[in-house]
This record gives sequence, C-alpha cells and structure tokens, in this order.
Amino acid sequence: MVRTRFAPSPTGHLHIGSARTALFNWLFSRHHGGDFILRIEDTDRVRSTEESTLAIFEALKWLGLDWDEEPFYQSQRTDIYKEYLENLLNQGKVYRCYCDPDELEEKKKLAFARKEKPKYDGKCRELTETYPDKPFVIRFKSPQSGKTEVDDLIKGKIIFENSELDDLILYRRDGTPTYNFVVVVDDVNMKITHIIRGDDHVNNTPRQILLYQALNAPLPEFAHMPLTLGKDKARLSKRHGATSVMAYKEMGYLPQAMINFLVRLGWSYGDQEIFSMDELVEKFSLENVGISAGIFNPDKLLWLNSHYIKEETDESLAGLLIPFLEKKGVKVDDVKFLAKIIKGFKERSKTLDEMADKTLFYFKDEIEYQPKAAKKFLTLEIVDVLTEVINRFEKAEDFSEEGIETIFDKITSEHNITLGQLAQPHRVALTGGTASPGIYEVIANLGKERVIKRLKDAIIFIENYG
RNA sequence: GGUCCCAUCGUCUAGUGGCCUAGGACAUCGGCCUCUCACGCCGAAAACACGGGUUCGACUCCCGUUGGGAUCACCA
Repeated sequence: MVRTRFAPSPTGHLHIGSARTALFNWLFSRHHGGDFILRIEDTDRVRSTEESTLAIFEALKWLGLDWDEEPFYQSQRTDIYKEYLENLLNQGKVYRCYCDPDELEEKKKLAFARKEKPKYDGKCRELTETYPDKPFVIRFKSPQSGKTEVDDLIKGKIIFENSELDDLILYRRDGTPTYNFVVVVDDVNMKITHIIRGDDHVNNTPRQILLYQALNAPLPEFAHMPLTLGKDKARLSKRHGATSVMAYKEMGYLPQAMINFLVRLGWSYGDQEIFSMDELVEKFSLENVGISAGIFNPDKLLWLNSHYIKEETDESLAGLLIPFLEKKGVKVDDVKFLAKIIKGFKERSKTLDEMADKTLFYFKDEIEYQPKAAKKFLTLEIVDVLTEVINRFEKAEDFSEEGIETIFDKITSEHNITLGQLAQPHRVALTGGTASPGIYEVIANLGKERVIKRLKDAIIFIENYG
C-alpha cells in the first residue's frame, strides 16, 4: 500500500512550489490507489498560525487535492517523539551535549572564515558524567565513517560520506524536538512508503536514513523533485510576483489551469500539454519527472488558463465570475443573463478578472466613451445613420441577432457604407470602446430598450462635443 | 569555501547510441480569416554550454572545464 504525505509548515500561504510538491505526492498516491496524508509541521510555535493552516487547507481544496484521514499536527505528537527518543536513549545512540550555543556559533564562523565546513566537533560525544544543573541538547551519535547511499527514484543513486555528517541535534535545550528527528519519527510512525519532496532536502536525507537505521525502521523510498525557480533562476520568491496559490485564484485563474501548469513543470508525457485530472492520475509516474530545475513561466500559465476558460460551460463560468463582478461594484441578480453574455467573452479573456472587466459595459447605465474611440467614430456624419437605426429598431419585431443583421444589411446597402463603418460607431456607442464581441450579439443581449437609449445618448454626445 | 545536484530553442519540454536535416508547447514575428478585439488556421525565426575520450556512429555513455542551483541552524 502506497502512502505519501504532504508536510507543510503553517507559517504562511500555500506557496506555488509547495503546491507542486503536494500535487506530485497526491498524483503518485492516487495513481497507485494509495493514501495521501496531510501533516502540519507546526513545531515552530512562534511562527506557526492556525490561520495559515486553514489557508493551506483551503488552497488544497481549491486545487482539488483531497487527503485521507484527519490531518496530523506535530504539535500534538510530543509524546510519540519522546517514546522514540527513549528508544534511542536506551540503545545509547544519543548523548547530552552541554556546549554553549554562542561558543558553537563562534566556532562555526571561524570554520567558515578558514573555508572549512562548519561541523560540530563532537566535544560531548564521549562524555561519561552528567551535569544535572546544566542546560543541554540531545545529539545523535552519528557514525563517523562509512558511506550512506540514497537510492533516489528521480535522481538515482547519491552517495554521502558519513564523515561529512556531524552529530545533529534531536532535542533542543528547551526540550522540544527538531525537524530532522520529528520528520523521521512521523514518517516511520505513519508508515509513509514514498517521500516525495523538494530537491532542497537531499542533503538532509543521509542524516535521516541514519536515523531510520538507528530506530531499526524500514526505509521508505525517496524521490527528490527539482525546484521551481524564478525568471532570474533564483528560488521562486515574492520578488518574482505572486507565489501564493490563492493569489492566483483571486487574479482569476482556474484550478485546472494551475494543476496543469504545475504538473508540466518537471513532468511530461510525450508531447501532450493538456491533461485532465483523471488523465493525470492515470498517466503520472515518477519516471517521467525531469531532473533539472524549472523556471516558473507565467505566460504558459496564462495560456493554460485561457484554454480552460474556453472549456468551461457558460453557466459555471457565470457562477465563477460573480465575485469578480461584485468586486467591481456590479451586483448580479440575473445569472441567466450573465451566462448568456459570457459566451462572447470566453475566447477574449485569459482570466476571470479580465472577463469581468470586459463585461462591465453590459451593466452600466451611462457609457463612458474612450476618448480616442469617440473622436474617431462618434462623428457628425454618423448621426443620420444612427437616427435611422433607432427608427428601425423601434419598429423592429425581431430583435434577435438575425433580425438585427437584416436591418444592418439594409442600411449598409442603402447608404453604401461598409459594415465596418456602421458597426464601429455602434460599438463605441454601446460599449464605450472599439473592441467587443460581435455587434449583433451585443445589441441582442443588451435588448431593444437599452440599445436605443445608448444610441440616443451617443447622438446627444455627438451634438454636444462632436 | 565544503558537500550534493543540474545543463536541448527566451521558457516548459520530447529525445534512453543510428528513426535528429533535433520534435511539440508557450512567448515572439509574418500571413489568412474578419464588423472591432479575440479565437482559430497557416508559416517563420529560435537550442543539444565547451573540451576531451568510448564507439563504425553520439544530443544520448565516461572524464574534465565552465555555468547555474541546493545545502551547511538549538527553522522547517
């Protein structure tokens, strides 16, 4: 039974890179019909917040990554860690270290200055006496010779010299356990079979393997995925723009687009670009994960988003669009109408936010003309035509797109003008600008009453300013 | 600096020794379509970091150089 886990520390929003790690774990588990466990690594009590925990849940749900069992919280598992520590204590595999942290810090700096690797010197390693009144940390008695091999599912075999590793601290002087210890204990205790995580953990892996061995626990499989970098090839961070998954939701991205983008960053399946979630579960494998780091490419995400917007139904898009419209001051009370007008914007919008902006003219009482557009198309010469259109519209019984087209056809031939010459002034009068969905569609959706009012408003505008 | 990892178009990538005159996608640039803007379609430009080997034959294997990244906490 495959069991993977996603173990974020709740110190902020869900980062794009973390989401990708979660996705790969989730896909691997689901592909193998296994479990996907969520573990909140909140041992850093000052930086961890419940708000962040909730934000992480929300982001995972938005992405469609569901987890099995209740989430685990490391802060509630101190007894378990103690138990495992006892085990090590009894075996004599750990020891108390009374070294002064400031002194250690000094030594480290010195080592760096001498261009040597800063390593704990093992001063307390063979200490036999104990000092009950002195503060201490608990260190792992790491083997000083030999090699530790990591058989990485993505990177292949990586060999470390044990002499490179120092005696890492398992418990701090305040009596709380450290990361490398709790991770191993939890992964053992939760029977995690595959540890899929970021590249930045490879150097932790030999120490963790040594801990597994000390605990006499079976070793899981390791798979280290390449990191996501920013445009300047540095680790993706805020300076590269939004890094929070939910920020993308707020900018009008669809979760399918995010998933599809994230998975293709490092994973491929021949030349295929578009994958549904079901397809991913079916096709995902670690063998097809690349080994080199990838750069976050916002343009590709945007393209994927426009693709999924086109795939979405008008009705569901309408539902998704409402919050974006409300943010812009539009109260939507007719969702049917919204779904109807959306048709014209699906192929014109790359995000929901952009779509909301474009639909705005439908909801306005007064149209504000873009100065350039008004100057070019709302001119004195067009007033006669506009007036005639109003007359025809008033008498029109068929106000469907076809009916409107018939009227426009008549006018263009009678006045010997092109459709462009007729449509553009209408577009400006009706929408305020020169770009919109098809003019018949806009007129039909707006309805006779609003169209006539806007055309009349335009004539008044021309007479005053034209 | 030590250790570890990585290296195909600007970017994501296909490529697992001959199928490569290196394929696809995004972005870019042209054209077509057209009531505008888009969409769509067609086309162009664009890469195997470098140097040695191994081999009848290297993008593919090995070594080195260069470049990039990660990590070296009583953070996770």
